[in-house]
Amino acid sequence: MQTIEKLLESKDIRITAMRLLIYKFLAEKEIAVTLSDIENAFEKADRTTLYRTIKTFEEKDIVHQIDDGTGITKYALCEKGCNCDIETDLHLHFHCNNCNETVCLTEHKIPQIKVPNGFISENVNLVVKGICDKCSR
Amino acid sequence: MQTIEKLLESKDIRITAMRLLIYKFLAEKEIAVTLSDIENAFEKADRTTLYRTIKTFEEKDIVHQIDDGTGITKYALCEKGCNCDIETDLHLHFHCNNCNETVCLTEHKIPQIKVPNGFISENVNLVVKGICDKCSR
DNA sequence: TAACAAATGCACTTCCATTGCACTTACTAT
DNA sequence: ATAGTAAGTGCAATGGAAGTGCATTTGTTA
Repeated sequence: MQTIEKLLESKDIRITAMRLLIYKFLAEKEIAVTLSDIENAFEKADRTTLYRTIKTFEEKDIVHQIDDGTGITKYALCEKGCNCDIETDLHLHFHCNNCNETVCLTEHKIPQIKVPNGFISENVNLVVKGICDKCSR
Repeated sequence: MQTIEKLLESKDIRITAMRLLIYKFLAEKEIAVTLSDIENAFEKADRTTLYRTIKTFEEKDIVHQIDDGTGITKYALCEKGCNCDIETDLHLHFHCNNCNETVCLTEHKIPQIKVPNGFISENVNLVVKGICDKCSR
């Protein structure tokens, strides 16, 4: 049995052709993708299916949602080092103002952020914007 | 002449009744507001006007946009300490998961974030989510 | 294989953001 | 002061993304 199938099974997700395809698509991409990106990649499939598949993946901590400030939600596979269900383990995201791509910088952890007295921090969203390594060359 | 009028003038913004009212509304609020919030506050005025007023304020660095992850853009007045046109001077925002309000923590500067080689950081968006001081009491 | 549960596809709705155009208001130069 | 112009405002409409209801299909289990 393929690794992807094992993974899905371990997360209590039923294996379907669609889900395998979407997983592969996400795995190939090194950048975070929007729903439209997936939609364009699978023109035969219905938007709703893709939408709900991503939501399922998200619930089961297979992908995480990224809010890079473009106003459009993006998604990326959680990698080995990514425990995005655990509050304290959050990596940062980098959004390139030139090519408009967003990447996960998994190995770059977010530093401890101090908040004023009375505030309780549960979660941190950190997006750095600028020029990515491809565009800066 | 009023302070607000002086401020608008100094930023090359024409003084109109609407703009003064919107500015005052923003100044009174201590939290970031959505377009709908403003809309509800000024039911006589048209949404478009409010929208464009905010856009104007934004361009002239009178308000800054906040993306707190709710999916709806919020706006807040730039304060004295806020030079949001200057890349390096960015404060963080706190979004309360309980009351759903977002506040600017102007005095809390964002620590220097390291990015990998080849990446050029221009801008940082940092939103901490949790429970605010009002709700944690 | 029958029965049930989950996944998919289609149609529709909602909400926010944005634009075009007509009309009104404010500034500028005579 | 006033005519002319530029900018601001209001109305209507559009577009895009997110989300929902329901019928149909597919998959799982007894």
